[in-house]
Amino acid sequence: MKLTTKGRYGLKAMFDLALNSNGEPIKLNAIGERQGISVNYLEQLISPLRKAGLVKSVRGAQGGYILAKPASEITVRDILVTLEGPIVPVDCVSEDDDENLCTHSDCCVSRIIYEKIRDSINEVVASITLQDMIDDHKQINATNIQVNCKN
Amino acid sequence: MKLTTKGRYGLKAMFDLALNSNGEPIKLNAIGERQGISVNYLEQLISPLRKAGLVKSVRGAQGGYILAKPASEITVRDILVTLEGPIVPVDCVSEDDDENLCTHSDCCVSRIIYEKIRDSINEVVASITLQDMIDDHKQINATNIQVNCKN
DNA sequence: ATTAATCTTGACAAAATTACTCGGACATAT
DNA sequence: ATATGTCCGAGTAATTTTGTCAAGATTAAT
Ligand code: FES
Ligand code: FES
Repeated sequence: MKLTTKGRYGLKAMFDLALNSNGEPIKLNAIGERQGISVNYLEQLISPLRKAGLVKSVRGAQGGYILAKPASEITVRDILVTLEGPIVPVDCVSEDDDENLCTHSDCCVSRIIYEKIRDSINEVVASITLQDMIDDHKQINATNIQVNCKN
Repeated sequence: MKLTTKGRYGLKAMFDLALNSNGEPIKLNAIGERQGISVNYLEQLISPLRKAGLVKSVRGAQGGYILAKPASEITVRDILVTLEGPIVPVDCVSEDDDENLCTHSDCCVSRIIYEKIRDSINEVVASITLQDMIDDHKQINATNIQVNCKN
């Protein structure tokens, strides 16, 4: 039941992008330095985020990335689902994916539990936006840009 | 954010044990056949469950396992924590384990999210007991013993 | 036009974790 | 004694994670 570095670093990167956005595109280099993530790895994370329509890229010199939508319209769930796939404790309760369904799913007592876990997690992460994180950050600490957090 | 087979099979096994308990000890062999889990692997799962005080073993011929407590006093959380460790999305929010704490945990916006995820999952699984699963099962299907569910 | 900066893509690989299997020791009912 | 179970630790194949790397495409600045 752990998130992988994809989800965690991706969330950090998106938060960094939201926090430092001033109209100009932000380089992966800058994000990587602030958040302690290698640019090489960031490239791998930002690509699906772009394809999911969460960020826009500006190519060429002085290029970079900007949020594709207001921070208040990007949820933590959007980011995690993009980078980790459906947020489910077992594959057979993923809504998208009928392929992993079990044969006796209609009379499975475990399934009831897994659906509850799935729903509770998804409710939490869908209720938090990048703007919420920014608000939290401003309230907690005006200067620090969370560099020494590994996750 | 997936459970491993340890947690899933362990839950199945404990449910099987609770459902089929009639005072006599139940062999891993029987559980394995009903739930489609190899006895070899089951041995590995039942061992920590015994050490955690959730089941009692009866060694020797005609031996087996019985629940150490009433089904109504064993939660899904007990089982999952025993087999998977602390239920947390990232190590730094595990209560037991101060070792994985981040250096700036006091001003980390991600942490707030991870704590919420942690709490919501733990609330769900702590609120469900083996007895609840049995009740669900009896209501859904009186005969079937969920054999073809992989999880 | 050239150059330098930056994104884009796909391949590759080391490390860690998962998901088991196996062999043998031990305990007990018959 | 023997058959039937649990108990324990080692070992291992497969998978996933966590990155690195190189070559190419695009564009701003000069
Ligand atoms: S575990 Fe998939 S439905 Fe039972
Ligand atoms: S991620 Fe561990 S506290 Fe910030």
